[in-house]
Amino acid sequence: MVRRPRGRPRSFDETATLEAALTLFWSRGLDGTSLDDIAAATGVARPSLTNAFGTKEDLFVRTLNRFASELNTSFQVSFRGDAPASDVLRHIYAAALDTYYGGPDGPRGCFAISVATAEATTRPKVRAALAAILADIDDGFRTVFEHARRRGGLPAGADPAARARLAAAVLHSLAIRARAGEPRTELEAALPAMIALICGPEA
Amino acid sequence: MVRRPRGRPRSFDETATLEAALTLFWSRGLDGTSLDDIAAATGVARPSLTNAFGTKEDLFVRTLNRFASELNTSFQVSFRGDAPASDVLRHIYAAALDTYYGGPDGPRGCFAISVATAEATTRPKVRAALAAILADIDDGFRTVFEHARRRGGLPAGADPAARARLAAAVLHSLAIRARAGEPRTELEAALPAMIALICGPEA
DNA sequence: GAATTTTTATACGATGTCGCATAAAATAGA
DNA sequence: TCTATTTTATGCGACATCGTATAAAAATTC
Repeated sequence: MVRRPRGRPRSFDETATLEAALTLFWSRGLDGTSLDDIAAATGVARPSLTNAFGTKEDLFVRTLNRFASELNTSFQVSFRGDAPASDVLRHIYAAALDTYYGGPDGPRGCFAISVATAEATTRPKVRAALAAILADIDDGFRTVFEHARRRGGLPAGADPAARARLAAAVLHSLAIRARAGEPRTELEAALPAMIALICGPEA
Repeated sequence: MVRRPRGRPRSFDETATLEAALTLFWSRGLDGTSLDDIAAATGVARPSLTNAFGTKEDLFVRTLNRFASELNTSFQVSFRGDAPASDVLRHIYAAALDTYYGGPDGPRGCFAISVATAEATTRPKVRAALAAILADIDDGFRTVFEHARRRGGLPAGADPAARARLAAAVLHSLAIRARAGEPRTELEAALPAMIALICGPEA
């Protein structure tokens, strides 16, 4: 029941264009990526980009929000299950590493943590979107540990919020280390012991 | 007994200029800061800057190395002492927060973690310098926990490296959260429980 | 004092980038 | 078919930025 809009229809796929812009921004940053770069990568002329998405900063924020929704769908699978906290963390970190090391131009880290954060000081819209993403991650981890405590997987006196922030900190750290060039094998080797510490006395 | 060099002497203080460039880069990033901005902020003409420091990327790397050395002198004080690990962490994080929230234009996070990381994908020199900084931080934390174990502050079976990476992860996380706009009071409130988990006797 | 060396100041050129303006193309509605 | 509406394509203009070239200035060495 989607009525076609009035005028000439779009000749390009909005989603694919956003995805291409995300890839470029992710590797080269906001200022390192020109609208001409995106136009060349997508085949969409620059005026069409600005017509559809507004300024370059607007486009960047849209790619960030798109990234956030993809992240959410990826994480919610792990967050919602009944698995022990240590399993959840293991899955989340494995998925994160796939993303952090999966770029076309070598390791790139996390788009939000490693790229958007840099723009947060000067661009309030970016900062707001980033803050929302970080809060969502925190919430996800917190529910994991609250469930664990309720199920008896954690001592009654355990502080789920503190463990959640620790789990999130590890995620942040993985993003930074990946982009800084630390080999993936190193990170993978260090993770089990860290997970055990976060998930408490029995894990 | 420092012989003055041959030609016309510098009319500007190299250290002060680097410091000013660091402040600008820190808030606005590499691409967000023009050489004209730095020239205006320091009173040094642009050709003098390039003459003294090379390209803008060279200058950025020098400010990064300068930041690293300041960081080292700041941290070594805490790393070298005999205090319990939890005290060391508390002092380190407090000092870090002072820096992360101490910028002239609102919270700015960590220059290495929040700014240089963004450039690491496209600029190998930046990546190398950043990797060295992260490794130094890891080494510092590791010695802290190795000392603690040797002194009996940790169980004999404890893994100092894992705890060190956890402590570093919290530092990384603080930098990101600060730049993302999370209030300092929130971070300070969450820290004690996290420190207790990292330094705790379990596992 | 003269020559040499390095820094400084002014200025130019080349380049990249953005935003917009204008006209053509494509589609829905009348 | 004709009109209205939206997107597309080409191109222009303004602007910022970097690097460097050139000449003047300031200091040391001979």
